[in-house]
Amino acid sequence: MNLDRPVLLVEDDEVLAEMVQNYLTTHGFEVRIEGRGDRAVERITAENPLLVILDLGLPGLDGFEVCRRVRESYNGFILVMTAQGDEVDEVACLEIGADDFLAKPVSPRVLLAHMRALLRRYTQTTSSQSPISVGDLDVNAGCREARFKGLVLNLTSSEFDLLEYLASHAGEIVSRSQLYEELRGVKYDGLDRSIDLRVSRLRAKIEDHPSCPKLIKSVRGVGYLLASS
Amino acid sequence: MNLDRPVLLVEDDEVLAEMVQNYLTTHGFEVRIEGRGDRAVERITAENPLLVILDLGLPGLDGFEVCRRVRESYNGFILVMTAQGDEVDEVACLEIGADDFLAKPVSPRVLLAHMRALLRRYTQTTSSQSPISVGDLDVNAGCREARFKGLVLNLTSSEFDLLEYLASHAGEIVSRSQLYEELRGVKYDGLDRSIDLRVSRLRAKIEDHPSCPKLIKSVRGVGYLLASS
DNA sequence: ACGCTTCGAGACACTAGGATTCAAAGCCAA
DNA sequence: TTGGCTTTGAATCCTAGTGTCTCGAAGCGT
Repeated sequence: MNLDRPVLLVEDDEVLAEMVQNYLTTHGFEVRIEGRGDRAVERITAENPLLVILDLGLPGLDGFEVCRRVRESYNGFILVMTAQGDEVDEVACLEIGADDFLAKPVSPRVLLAHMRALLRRYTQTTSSQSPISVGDLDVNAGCREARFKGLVLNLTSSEFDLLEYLASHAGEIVSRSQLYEELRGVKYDGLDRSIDLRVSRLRAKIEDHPSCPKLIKSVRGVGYLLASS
Repeated sequence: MNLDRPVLLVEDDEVLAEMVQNYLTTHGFEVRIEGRGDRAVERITAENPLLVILDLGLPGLDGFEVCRRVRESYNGFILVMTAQGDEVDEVACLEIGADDFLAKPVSPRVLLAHMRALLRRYTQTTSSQSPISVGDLDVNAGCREARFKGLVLNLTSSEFDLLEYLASHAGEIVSRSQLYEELRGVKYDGLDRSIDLRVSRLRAKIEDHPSCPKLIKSVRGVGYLLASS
């Protein structure tokens, strides 16, 4: 989850701040600490952190005011974390632009989970899905295109879904149950053969392209496996 | 994106549900109520609400499981609101994809503030007039003009809307339900074909321009996808 | 070798989606 | 307003994708 930019922890209790910093650092964040509200405004503007964890009770300038001042120019996330949290504060903070509000004491795990929840959407939109590459096979979910030795495979929708799933589990045995759940959203009843048929059709298209050793292997009594090399 | 989409309140306590519904309705939301977990999964998939407020203790299927099941296909916001909220629940919900977590009792004002905080970024990012660029395609909402390889596409209004929506979700599979909700503001009845027709016309105009690999792909049984690369 | 199970493959039927046609609704200028 | 043009959705036909059925071949244990 390390996203280049640091997290700024604005907190005047040094012991707490260092504890949080340690915890987040072990989970892949770069955490910088700032104890004063007025300095925090400057640093947020200057350093443009990924996310700000903001205490309300601060020397220099209170957290509420910090939030209000930076919100217009700062586009990252602001997570307010405070002891003096009554309902009015909470609503006010959120309304002036905080993205989340946690009342102290906050367990580090909970804080981390909230941070990840905020950042999740951010990373979703900015990091495009990475194409899967297995041996001579490339599967690109973003454009629903699969290639074998560089040549585009003209797959149907269900064939692509199957190949994508197998490729994302290359080298693993994938059970029929898994395939039914994943591709058709139903439980495997032990009798249905439609997945077998898909595999058969998919194989035909891949092996259409010449000189291809068996890429998709059957595992009798279990399911299938896409050879990982 | 369309902010007129409803909010789905998944809560089995009818008195509480109606109270929340009333409060949110007076603040401009359309709120639908669902009391059962299993039905909630279906409705979220079918109705594609803007935001889901999800109780954990539900008949049929618990809220945790509801969240897990819809998260992959549902792109809106999930706000978990529960009485049985210990730290483990909170972390678990956020990790499987909830966007926020509130422990009951929740004041309506606080709930509303959290909802707005979630939706704020959503409206910022999606209604921004910044032009979208995907591969050889440029879609400029500000002047309602789309270009392919630099050449202006002479699109009608509905074709542009479609392309803009697809482009803003490039690389994602967009369901027919989504398209109906978004482009026509109605629920998809499973029969209507007008969106297919729009896609067909749009494709014709894009592929008019020479040498274009299939840009808009069909995903059988689901919807369409604009290739992201 | 014999049966039993599992898998592959062909034939067929059903269905989702593409293409075409046509009519209704908007739009604009005269 | 009228008349012509464009846009849009409904109805229709048709192709291609997908699952069921069936049978035969290949594994596997006895």
